[in-house]
Amino acid sequence: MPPLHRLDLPALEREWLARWQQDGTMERYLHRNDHAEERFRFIDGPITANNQMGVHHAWNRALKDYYQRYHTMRGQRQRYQNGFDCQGLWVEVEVEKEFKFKNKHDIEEYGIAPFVERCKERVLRFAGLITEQSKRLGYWMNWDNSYYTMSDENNYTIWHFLKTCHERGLIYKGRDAMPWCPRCATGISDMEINEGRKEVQHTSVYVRFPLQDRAGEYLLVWTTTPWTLPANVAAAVNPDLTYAKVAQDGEFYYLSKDLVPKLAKLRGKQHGDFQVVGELPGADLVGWQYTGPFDELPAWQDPSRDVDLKGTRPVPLRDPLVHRVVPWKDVAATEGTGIVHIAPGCGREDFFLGKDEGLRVIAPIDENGAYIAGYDWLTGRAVNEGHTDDKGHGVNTLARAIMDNLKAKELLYQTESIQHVYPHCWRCGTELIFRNVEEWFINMGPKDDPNHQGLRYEIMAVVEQIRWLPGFGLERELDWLRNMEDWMISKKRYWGLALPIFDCAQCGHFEVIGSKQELHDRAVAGWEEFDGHTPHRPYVDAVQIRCSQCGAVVSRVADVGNPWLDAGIVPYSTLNYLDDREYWRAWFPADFITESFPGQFRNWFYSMLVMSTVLENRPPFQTVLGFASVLAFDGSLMSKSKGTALWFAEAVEKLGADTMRWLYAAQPPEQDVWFPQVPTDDEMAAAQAKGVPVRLNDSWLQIRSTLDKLWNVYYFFVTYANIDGFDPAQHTVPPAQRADADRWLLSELQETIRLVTEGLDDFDSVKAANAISECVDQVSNWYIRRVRRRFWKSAMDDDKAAAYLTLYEALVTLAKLLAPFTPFLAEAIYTNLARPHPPTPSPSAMERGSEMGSPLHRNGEGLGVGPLSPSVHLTDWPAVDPALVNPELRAETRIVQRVVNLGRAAREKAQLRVRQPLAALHVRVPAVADQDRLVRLTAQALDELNIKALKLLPPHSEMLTASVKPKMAALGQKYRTQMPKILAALKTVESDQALAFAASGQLPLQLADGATVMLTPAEVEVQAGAQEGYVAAEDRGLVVVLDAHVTPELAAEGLVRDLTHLLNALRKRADFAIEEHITATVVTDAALAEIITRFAAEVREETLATTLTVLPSDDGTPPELPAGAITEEIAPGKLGGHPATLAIARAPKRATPRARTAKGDAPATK
RNA sequence: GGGCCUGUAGCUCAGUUGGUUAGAGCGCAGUCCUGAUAAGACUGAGGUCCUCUGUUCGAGCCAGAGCAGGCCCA
Repeated sequence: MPPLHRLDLPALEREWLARWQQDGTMERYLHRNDHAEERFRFIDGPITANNQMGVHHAWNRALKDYYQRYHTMRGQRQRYQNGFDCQGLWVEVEVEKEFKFKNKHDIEEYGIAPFVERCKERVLRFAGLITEQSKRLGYWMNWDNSYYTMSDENNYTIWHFLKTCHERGLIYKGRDAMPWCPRCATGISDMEINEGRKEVQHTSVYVRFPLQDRAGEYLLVWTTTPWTLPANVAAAVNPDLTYAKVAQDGEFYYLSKDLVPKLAKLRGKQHGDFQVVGELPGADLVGWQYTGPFDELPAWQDPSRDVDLKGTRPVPLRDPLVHRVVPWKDVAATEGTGIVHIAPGCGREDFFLGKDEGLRVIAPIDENGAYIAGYDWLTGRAVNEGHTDDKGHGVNTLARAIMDNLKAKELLYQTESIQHVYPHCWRCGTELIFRNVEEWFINMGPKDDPNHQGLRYEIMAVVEQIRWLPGFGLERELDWLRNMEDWMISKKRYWGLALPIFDCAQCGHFEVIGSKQELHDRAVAGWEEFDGHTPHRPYVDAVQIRCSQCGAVVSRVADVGNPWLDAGIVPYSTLNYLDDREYWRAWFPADFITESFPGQFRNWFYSMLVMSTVLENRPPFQTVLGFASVLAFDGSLMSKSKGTALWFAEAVEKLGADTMRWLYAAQPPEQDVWFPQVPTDDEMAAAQAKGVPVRLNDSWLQIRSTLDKLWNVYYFFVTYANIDGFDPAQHTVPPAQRADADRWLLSELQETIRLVTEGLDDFDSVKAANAISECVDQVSNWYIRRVRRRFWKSAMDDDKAAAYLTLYEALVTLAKLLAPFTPFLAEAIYTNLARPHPPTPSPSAMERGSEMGSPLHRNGEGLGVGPLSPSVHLTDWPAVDPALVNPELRAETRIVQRVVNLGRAAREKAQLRVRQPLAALHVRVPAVADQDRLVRLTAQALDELNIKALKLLPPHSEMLTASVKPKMAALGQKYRTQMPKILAALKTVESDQALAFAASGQLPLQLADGATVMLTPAEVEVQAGAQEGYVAAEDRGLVVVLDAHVTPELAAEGLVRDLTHLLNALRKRADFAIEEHITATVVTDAALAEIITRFAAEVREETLATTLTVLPSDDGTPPELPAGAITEEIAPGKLGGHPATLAIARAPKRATPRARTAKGDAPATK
C-alpha cells in the first residue's frame, strides 16, 4: 500500500528544485535585500574543485547555508559568493593520473603549457559539478558569481601581498628537509605522507664511531638508513639519560645504560663477553669528538660543497671538519643504542637540530635519489638501488655496499633486521627519503621572544580579537602560532601561483614584483610572449627583468606558490581590495566564516591571518565556527583510498538533502558525527519496485523523527482541512477567546521563536534545532492529542475554527523556523498552507506522495503568520509576540503533564489499560500554586487518563505517608561532623512525626549520642508518599493514587471503548476514508451483546456507523453476515474474554462529513 | 618527547559551586496508546563513575600518583 502520507524527501526535493528553477525563487531570494542597510558579511572558504562532493562537504555547506538563509530572512544584505580552490599539487596529481604520467619528466615532455591547461580544465569541470551538487543540497548562492583562486585578481593580489612582505624584509630563501620521492622527483607533503605509510623490513646497522683522544673507545650508534651515514656530522645523546661504558674484546663502547642488556643478543659470534665498567650522564659526553665513518670522501673534506644556509637564522659553524657529540633531549632510551646518528642534510629532525647546533649540512642526494659528485665510489648510485631476489625479498645493493665498506674499515659492529612502518610514495610506492632543498619562506620572527616582537606576535594579537567557536579554537590557533616555523611558500611544481620572485644568479639580490603593471614596467624581455595569458607557467616564466643591483637579466624563480596563499588572500581579492577600496571597506571583515577544524588552524585560518595581518593588521573575520569530521556509521574514518568514503550524490538521492541538513543542524560542531548507513542499491530498487520510499535504518529515523512528526502533524491538518473545506482566511478567533490548549501552544511557539532566534544569532544551530524539535514534539504528542476531537466534530463553530487556526499558525511558523535548515520541507509545508496562489502540483509528485493531494487555497493576508509570500524563503523571520507569551499557562500545562505521566505509571502497575475508564484519581500536589494550576486544567488530565474525577488529597490522608528528606547542602553546612548521626536519626522518623513537623515547623531529633537537635524546614523537607496497598506513583512529592475499583458499569464502558477501537482499526486496515460512513455488525455472546446494545449510539458515533447490528451467538458460530462485508474474528482476550466477530461495509454517502462529539478541552474561560 | 583533551549503562553522552539511592537518548524486554504518526507513553533489566592514595561529616566532581585512549605539535 503506497502511503501518500509517508514523507518522501528525495522525491519532494526533486519536485521543488524544478519548481524553484521555474519560478526563479532563488533569484528573488538572492536579491530581496539588495538595498538593505544592514549587512551580513560571510566569506566562503574555497572548496577544492578537484572532485565531486562527499557527504562531509555537505556539513560544511549546510552550516554556511543555515546562517546565510537566516540572515536573509532577517533582511540583511549579503554577497552569497561561493569560492573554488583551483591551484596546487592535488590538481596536478589527478591530471597526472588521468594521463598516466609517472613523474615530472613525463609532464615536461607533454609540455607545461598544455599540462597547465589540463589542470584548468579539470578545475572548471569539477567546479561545475560541485555547483550542481550544492544546488541539490538546497544551498542558495549566487552561483554565477563564484570566485576562483586561479583568477587573475587572486594571483595579482597575492603578488601585492608578497611585495608588501618583501618591503618589510620578511621574504627569504632558505632550506628545508622534506620527504622526497626519488622516482617521481618531487617533494611529498605531510598530508600525502599519511596516505603512504606501510610496514616493511629493513636492515639496520650498528656502527662504531672512534672517539678522538680516547684510543680504543667508541660511540655505538644505530641507524635504519645506512645511506645517510656519508652525510653524518654529529652524534646526539640525551643529556638526561645515563650512559654506560662497556668493555668488550679489549675495547670500550659507549651506549645508553638501559640498552646494555641488548648487547647480549647483538654481540653475535664476532664479539666476546662484555661488562659495564663505568656510568656517566649523557651531558658528560656532549662535546666529545669522533672520527666520522666517511671522512675520506671529498665532500666531507671540502666544506664549500655544503648546503648554503644563507638566509636561515645564522648559527656560526663550529669546527667544520670535526664530528662531535651534541645534546638532544628527544633521544629515547628505548631504541637503538641511545646515541643517534645525525645527518642534517638527510632528515628533518636532524636538520632542525643542526640549525640549533650550528652543524654542517651535507646534502648528498640529487632529485632522483642518487649521490652527487664528491662521494667517490658512491657518486651516481641511487639510494634505492637494488633488485628483488628469488624469494621475492627486496635487496638494497647500495645498503649492502655501504655495510661492506664499513666492515672493511672495521666500523661495522653488527646488523639487525627490523620491521617498521616507513613512509612510501602514495603514488608509486617507492620508499621516501629526506632531502634538503632550497625553498622560499616568509619569516615569522623568533619564537619565545620576551618582547613579543615580530610578525608572529602581531598575528597573535589579531587572533585574540576573533571569536572562536568552539572556544578551544583560540588556544589551538595561538599554540600553532607560538610554535610554527617560517612559512614555506614555494613548491617545485607547475600548476599554481607564479611566485613573483626574481633571484639574480649573478649578484644574489632578489626582488619581488607586486603587480602586473610593475612586471610590465620592469620587463626587458618576454612580455609579448606573456601578454594575453593568465599569470601562470609557462608564459609568465618568459618575462625577464633587469636586476636593480647589478643589471643582469633575471628570470622568475621556477617555483609556484603554496596553495594556502591562494585561499588566504580571499578576504582581499574577492572584495576588490586593490581596485575598489570602498567596496572592500563595506564588506571587510567577514562577520562569519565556518570550516572544518582539522587542518585549518595551520591552513586557511592561518594563511588568512598572516595575510591580513601583513596587509592591514586587522582580523579578516570576526567569528569562526569550526566543526569536526564526518566518520562512517561505525565510527571509522571515511577514506577515499579505502573506498569507505560516501559521495554526496549517492547519499542525497537515498536520504534526501533535508535529512542530511537536519543531521548536521542538530550535531554539536565540535564533535565528530557518525554518518549512519545509507540504504543499499538493492534496498533502493526493491522500494522503487513497490512504489514506496525506501525504509531508512533506525539511526536515520531517529535523526529524521522531528521532520516526520512535523510532516504527520501537517498531514493531519491538511486531511481535516480538506474534509471541512477549511480556509484560514474565512475565520478569525482572537487568541483570548481560544481554548487553553490553543493559547498554550501559541505561547510555546513564542518560546520556540525566541530560542531558535537566539541560537542562530549565536551560531548555535544545535540550540535552534533542539528548540524546534521540542516544539514539534509538544505539538504532536500533546497539543494534537488534546484537541483532535475538536477537529472531528461536525459544526464549524468558533471552537473548531480556533483549533484550526492555532494549528495553522503553528505550522506556518514552524515552517519559517525550519526554512534555514530544511529548505525543501519547509517550502512544501509553507507554500501549501500559505502561498496565495499555489500552482497545481504536478501529477507525478502526487503519485509519489511527495505532495499533499489537495493544496489549501489561500487568499489575502495571513492571520498571525505575517504577510503571505510565494515562498517561505522570501518571508521575514518570525518575531516573538509578547502578547501571546503565557508563563502561567505553561506552568499549568506542565503540572498536568506530570500528573498524566504518573497516572500512566500507576495504570501500568495496576495493569489497568487506559481504555478502561476509572472512577477517580487522587492527587497530592506539594506546592499550593501547582495545586491551583492543576485544578484549573483538571479536565485535560482526566480526559488524557480516561478517569472520571480528580480528587485532591489532604496531607494527612490515609492513602499517604509522610517522610522527611534532608536538604543536604543546608544541613551539612551547619552540622558538619554530626551529619552521620543526624542522617541515621532522620531515617527513624515516622509518618506522624513528619506530619507534625509539617504543621509546627520544628523537628526535634534525638541523636544516638543522646544529644538533641532541632531541625527546621530550611534543613528538612516533608515529602508525601503513597501508603502501601494503594495503586500509586510518585515523583518528587507529587503523588497520584488510582481508584482501581472497576465496577460492572465501568467495565462495560471499557468494553465499548475496546470495541470502538477494534472497529476503527478494521476501518483503517480496510482503507476506508476517514470521513466514510459504514454499516457495522458485531457477532458476540449475549453478555457483551447486551452491553453493546446499551451503548450503541456511542459506538455508532465513534465509528461513523449508520447502523450497528448486534447478533448474539453463544456457540461462536456466526450467523450469516452481510454480503460483501469485511469481517474479522476477534480473539476473546481483546474484549474482556468475550468472543466476537466484526463486519463492516461502506454505507451510502451522507451529507455531514463527520459527526463526533467534542470532549476534552473546556472552552476558554478568559 | 612536549602540549591539550577524554575515561560514567551494551552504544553515544549529560552530570551545576562536593550533598542521601548517579541520569538522558538509542538499543533490549514487557505493557499500553493511536483513524496524523516510520510517532508516542509507562515499566523493567543493565553501573567497581579507569585504578590506587589522599583531603572532607560527605567525592563521579577536589588533590597526588598511575593506567588506557584521542587530538595537536615535534
